[in-house]
Amino acid sequence: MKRTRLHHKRQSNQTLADIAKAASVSTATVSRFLNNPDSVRPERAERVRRAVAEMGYVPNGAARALASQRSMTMGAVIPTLDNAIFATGIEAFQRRLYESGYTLLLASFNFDLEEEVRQIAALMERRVDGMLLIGFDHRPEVYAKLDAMGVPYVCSWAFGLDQKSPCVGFDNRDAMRRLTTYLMEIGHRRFAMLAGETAHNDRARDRVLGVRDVLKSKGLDIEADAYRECAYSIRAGRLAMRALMEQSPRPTVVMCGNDVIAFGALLECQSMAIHVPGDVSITGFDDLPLASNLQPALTTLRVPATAMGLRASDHLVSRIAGNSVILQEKLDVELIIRETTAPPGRV
Amino acid sequence: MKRTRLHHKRQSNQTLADIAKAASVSTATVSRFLNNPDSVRPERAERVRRAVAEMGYVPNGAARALASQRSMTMGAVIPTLDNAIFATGIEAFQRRLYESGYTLLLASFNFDLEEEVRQIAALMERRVDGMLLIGFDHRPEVYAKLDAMGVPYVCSWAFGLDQKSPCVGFDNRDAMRRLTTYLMEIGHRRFAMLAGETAHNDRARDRVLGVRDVLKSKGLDIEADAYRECAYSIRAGRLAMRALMEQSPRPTVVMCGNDVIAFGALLECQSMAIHVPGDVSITGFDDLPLASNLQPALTTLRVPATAMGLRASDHLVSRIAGNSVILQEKLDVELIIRETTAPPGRV
DNA sequence: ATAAATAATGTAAGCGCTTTCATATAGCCT
DNA sequence: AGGCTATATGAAAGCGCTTACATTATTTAT
Repeated sequence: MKRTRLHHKRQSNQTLADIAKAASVSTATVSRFLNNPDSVRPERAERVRRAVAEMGYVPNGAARALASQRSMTMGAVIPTLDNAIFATGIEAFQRRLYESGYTLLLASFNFDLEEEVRQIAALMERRVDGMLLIGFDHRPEVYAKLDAMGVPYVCSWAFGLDQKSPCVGFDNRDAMRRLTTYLMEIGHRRFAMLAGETAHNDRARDRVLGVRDVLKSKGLDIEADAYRECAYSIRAGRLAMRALMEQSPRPTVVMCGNDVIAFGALLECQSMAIHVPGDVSITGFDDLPLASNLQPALTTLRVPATAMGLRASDHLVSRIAGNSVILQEKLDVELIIRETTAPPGRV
Repeated sequence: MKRTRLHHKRQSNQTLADIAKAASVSTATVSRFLNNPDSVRPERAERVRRAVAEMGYVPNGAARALASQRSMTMGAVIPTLDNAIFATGIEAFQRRLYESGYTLLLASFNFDLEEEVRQIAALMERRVDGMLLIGFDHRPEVYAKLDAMGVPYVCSWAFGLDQKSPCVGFDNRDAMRRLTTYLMEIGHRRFAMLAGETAHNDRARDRVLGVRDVLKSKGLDIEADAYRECAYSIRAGRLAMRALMEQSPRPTVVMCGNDVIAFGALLECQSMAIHVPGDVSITGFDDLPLASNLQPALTTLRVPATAMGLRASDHLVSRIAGNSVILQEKLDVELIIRETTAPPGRV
């Protein structure tokens, strides 16, 4: 490996003025051509077009942003990219932003809300035109700053009419209610839950609430030692599942905070020789690609990650353009019943 | 859902001049305080600090970038975020960038090199100070433009001393050589491969070459119908594996282009009642979290995704700072032997 | 103390665009 | 053709910072 001092010279780039001179027009005309080609007459437009092409002109976004007061960038601040479902959502968000002429500024905060405050501050300095957040749980100063700076934002991955924030998401609580209802209908009564960590995470919390809503309506609940929280990782899921299954009586169904935890739970059952769904049913949340491929295939809730990314982009772009938008947009979560759930006690 | 026209007023934000006036100093002093606090005397620094805090001042990055000719943003253009290994690398890249004061501009191009050209162009307009690319396969105009604009870039996920581009990556070919060597040592002779799509993808190509290097050195090769390319998805892996195993004679080992394909292959074996590794051995590439958790656990190559993200960030930041850097940095790939490989013919 | 050297500060000129406003040109109607 | 309107164009003023340079304040050395 060679070690070299590479003097990287920031080339003396072409500017608008250079193009203007080369095309014998004013800078205003070049600017107009670039932003709205039809507003300049064909003959001169052609001159400008050629000058731009020949000189390899690349507009300076900083100058543009400063003069126009719009950076044409959009920020997204997410917990982590290591969770495939966020990655999928962001992927779609970015793609759609690009189609609208925007570029994505991305930051993650690893579920640490203080870190999120800092990451958001960094994006605000870069003068993003809009911001995508995950969920509603954010430090008050986040909302304060966003409002003070007049940066439009939208919360995703969650939905709540009681929330004052614009959002494009789904109802975590209701989704879990539906899944729980289904489980009760097929006969389950002894529920356990391997929830995601609920501190500073409204999505995880809502999922737990959804389960409890239904159970309580039937006079049931999740027993204290049948409730565990764990990180969204296979390993955490395995460990928690093991601890859970070493108790007795065992639950007849274990509802997991997401598919990754459920995957871990399923693996642990296999290594403990616990039959799924014969001995215990397992459910997930997200419907990652692996869910349908597991053996047995995972019963779960399909989160509209891609649709959410697209809609969130449209929402922000529309608002910036001054168009009317649905301020609280709800997307559907689909209940996907597969093979990890069955009536209890069956073999 | 209520539909509302939300007039988002870009607040009249505080400027440097406002702070300067409030603190009774010049704008130059405020600027210095912000960029290098020690260069202004304590007593006035304090005045400025207070004004900034009280007035909730947020510097305007566009103005800053224009005046200083540095945007403090770094671009990354990747094939897709849907592949967990890229997500992991980008996660680390962003974290380290942030620590160095940079913000990440992210774009993906879905393995379409023309799309990559466009995405890169968009980032260049935003005047990123540096750029992270994946692999060496890029349209010539990408390199041309990058050089013309003097934007430092670094290719990751690959390494080659024969390449002229700066890189921080690992040697895909050599990694596969080692894995293949191991497989030959335990007795395999009939190799099959489920490669990633090699068109416009030097990493996928190098992996295939690595396998062939070793086989050819022993007078062997992958038979034409024992070689298939597929997308990096579970489903594609399953389909390809099925087609492969319906032939005879069956290979004794199937080397996959990455863990996701291998996962698909493994699942397909399970549904075809083919025993792994008894009937056939399977290998992956990446060592995703699921690799170690599969049943049987997957033999694979551990890609240093996080380390690569961190090092790539350091590389770019150093170069921009004018420091000397290792222009071609090679990271190690670890051979992880688990349970999906065994000598052939054993049960 | 005083001069010389050093450090801190202010002044003002940009950075490369967009956009208002005034002016020039083209298109239209009679 | 001539006048009127609609449309293109150019000149120039910023957008909010950084930074070279000139100036002033503070140290340090003598």
